Amino acid sequence: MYVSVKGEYALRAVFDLAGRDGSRPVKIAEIAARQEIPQKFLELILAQLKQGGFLGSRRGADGGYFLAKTPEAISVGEILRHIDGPISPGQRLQDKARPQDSPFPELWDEVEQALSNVIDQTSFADLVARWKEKSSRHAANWQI
Amino acid sequence: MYVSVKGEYALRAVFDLAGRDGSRPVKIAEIAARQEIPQKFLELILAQLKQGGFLGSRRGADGGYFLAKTPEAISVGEILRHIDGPISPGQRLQDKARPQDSPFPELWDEVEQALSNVIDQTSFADLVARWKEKSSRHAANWQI
DNA sequence: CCAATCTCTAGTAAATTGATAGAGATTGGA
DNA sequence: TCCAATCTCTATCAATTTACTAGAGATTGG
Repeated sequence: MYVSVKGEYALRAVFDLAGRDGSRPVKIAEIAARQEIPQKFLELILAQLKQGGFLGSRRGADGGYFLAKTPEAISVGEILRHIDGPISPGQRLQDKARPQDSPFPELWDEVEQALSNVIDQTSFADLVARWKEKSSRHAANWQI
Repeated sequence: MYVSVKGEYALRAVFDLAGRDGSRPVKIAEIAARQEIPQKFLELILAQLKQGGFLGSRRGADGGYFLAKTPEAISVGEILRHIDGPISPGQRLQDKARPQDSPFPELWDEVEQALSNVIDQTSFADLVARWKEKSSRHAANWQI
């Protein structure tokens, strides 16, 4: 699976929004600072995520971005496919490898299935929950 | 998982060799013709596969390439990693995403594991076997 | 010795990646 | 009503990677 830097920025941005309460929009500059993403680049990414139906936005003073769905309803796979395109080799290469007596299309199907079981089954609610879990464990360790 | 065209050519070339009896070397030109790979490009790929210990070669008249191990002992994953480099996002991106309170490294581990279960468990002997299976099923269908 | 073959080093056009720049549109509040 | 803050849109760009191509050199078998 190829994940570009842009794809990872997109995941981090959505994760950032999923971790806020969502009652009001979050500014690009805030996300950029927290997630250490070049702001101008992030602007393009957020626009693309909005166009994909994952985010909403408001302009002007007190504007910003927010999730267009609940964190439960957004999966890692959706974001990655929207930003980086096809995730497994099958779709990218199928036009070139014509001979149908080749074992590779089936292999790519297996790969696709295995990947999907991870990225399409993981929502941003899951990510936030895991991350909170981990933070609290770290805090506990600090107490000892 | 990103698989370049070069990576796919490498898989097809090894598969081609795994499907021959191995008693004598196969010429680059033969593989290129059978697998529809640009010959000069294939030369570079085969040299790289040899340098990786997967293939052996002989020069001169009646020269060519051959597997350096049995088809059972070569996995799809080995070839892909050798030609295309790291297969899952974790290794590519880890230096950039520093904050350790991020849920992504764990996710990339899951992805790596899921991918590995497919590509590192599939040998070229498996691929040849499946392909023979499929060919015979097609032949059977033609009879009816 | 010669023809067939692998080998080695360069080069290269096109696409992609990871940005940056700057002007425009909208909104909330003084 | 204005203004400041913010998102939005279009353009541009340097660096890298990808998928090749070219051509001379090294080996081998007959």
